Amino acid sequence: MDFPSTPFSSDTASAACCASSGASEVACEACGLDPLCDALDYAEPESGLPEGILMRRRPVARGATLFEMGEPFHSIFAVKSGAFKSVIRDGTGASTVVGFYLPGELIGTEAYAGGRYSATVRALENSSVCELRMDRLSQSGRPLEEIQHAIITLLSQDLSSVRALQAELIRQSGPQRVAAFLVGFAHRLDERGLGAGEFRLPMSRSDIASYLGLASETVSRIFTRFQRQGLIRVRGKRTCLIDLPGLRKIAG
Amino acid sequence: MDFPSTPFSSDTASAACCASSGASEVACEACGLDPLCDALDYAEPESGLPEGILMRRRPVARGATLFEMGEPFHSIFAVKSGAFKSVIRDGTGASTVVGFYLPGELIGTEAYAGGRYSATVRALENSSVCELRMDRLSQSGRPLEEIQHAIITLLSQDLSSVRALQAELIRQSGPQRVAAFLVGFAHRLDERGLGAGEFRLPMSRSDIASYLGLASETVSRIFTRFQRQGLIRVRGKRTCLIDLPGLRKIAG
DNA sequence: CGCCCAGTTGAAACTTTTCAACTGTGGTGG
DNA sequence: CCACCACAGTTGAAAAGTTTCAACTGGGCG
Repeated sequence: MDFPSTPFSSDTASAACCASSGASEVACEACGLDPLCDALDYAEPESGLPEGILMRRRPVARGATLFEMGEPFHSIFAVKSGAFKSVIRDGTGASTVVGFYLPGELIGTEAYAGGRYSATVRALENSSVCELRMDRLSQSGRPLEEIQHAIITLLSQDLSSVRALQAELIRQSGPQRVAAFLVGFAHRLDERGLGAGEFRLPMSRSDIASYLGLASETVSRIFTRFQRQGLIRVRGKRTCLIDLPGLRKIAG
Repeated sequence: MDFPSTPFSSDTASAACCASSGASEVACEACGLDPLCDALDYAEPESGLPEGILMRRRPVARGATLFEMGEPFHSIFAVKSGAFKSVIRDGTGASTVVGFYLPGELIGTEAYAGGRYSATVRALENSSVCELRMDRLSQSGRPLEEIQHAIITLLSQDLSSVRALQAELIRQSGPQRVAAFLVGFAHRLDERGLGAGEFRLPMSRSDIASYLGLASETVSRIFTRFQRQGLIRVRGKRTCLIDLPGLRKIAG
């Protein structure tokens, strides 16, 4: 190893880390829910918005579920701080991770039409969310047009990012998927102003493996290999992307 | 082979086939665009709807593109008859198939937010579409609220189906993917009332392979194996699912 | 301090890809 | 109408990548 000063020594880690447990919040302006919050005047007391339509900064303990798969749809959530995973359980009882949510991102949008949540969403660490009760939106007294337009924009964005992701992941090799996952993770943090150089991966290797459709051993091996190649530095859940261009090249 | 009477002999095929080139149209009531067409009175002359907002049954020749990747968003399309594929081209110039569209399904929904189409969509056979010009919708004289609600429903449905698909495909083996593809294809035809027992796969093996993230040789081998196992019967592009439960079991 | 479980590592089995040759089909022109 | 061509599709064999099973390591938590 030829990294003279490691940023991972435990006494400096907390200072260097930008997404540590429960620490950093996304700014409202960078949050996906902002267009809607804006239309609802952020539920400030003077806005005259009825109680319970927009609930901000609700804390969610590590391991707690936001909702269960199959439960009737009632709210869209935005992650304010922390992280969540979305898990489905198939007919045989096996569960797979279908997504992760980081600060600023929206949870539950795909349930709008079906009327039921299609996955169980669980907090990976102590987190907080803003909750918009869709079933009470008509009581808001606000013109529906603006709200609906905002929702259309949100859904459409989600749709296009999911489409892109699907296309990327399915046809790539293990190392490509892991590289794309890391680069994407860093990018998503960066996009919301949460610093991308070094971060904590709040999910387990098995969660990553399940999400990427690989065996957890394979993910582990790829992490090790990337580290040997000087592309990343890893210490437990703390991860630092050393050679972002290199990773991007692998991700394709 | 022990199939005494093959339904594939060329003289009976056209009678048996339910999705042959340019033949069968989806009924409006079974089409994904119907809620919107309904809100716009199907652009009937007496509806007073300005010209060019909703154009119905526009023919599209085999190989013609509906729109190119990157082009500004202007319309949502619904397939009336035929079939389309959606293709993206990455930085290196390699192109991959990211989706197929069958009668009754919507094309272009994910471009709404970004303002640009995210893929090139091309007709796989002589087809026809209905086109809804989103950029002229405000001239329709109709209340936006109803239209927006219909769009939200469409987007949300799309989102949930794409999510489900992504989860399925990525973590499955080759045979599982192909089985799921076949079952899904039959299901989509059936859903729109287009008969599912026997059909024409309008896309090439390479298109299927690209879509499923496999080599075309692998797809070919799997088709052959399924046929040997008595799960399907194949003659060129004509395909018949013999043992649907068996395929479903493989698809997981 | 030690247990427990996530994470890592190794070796063998299996799946998929790759490269290459070959076949069959549909379309075109003689 | 038939022969020929081009290309999609199929098949084979070797190489590469991934999973599986099993053993081992190390860090976090009681």
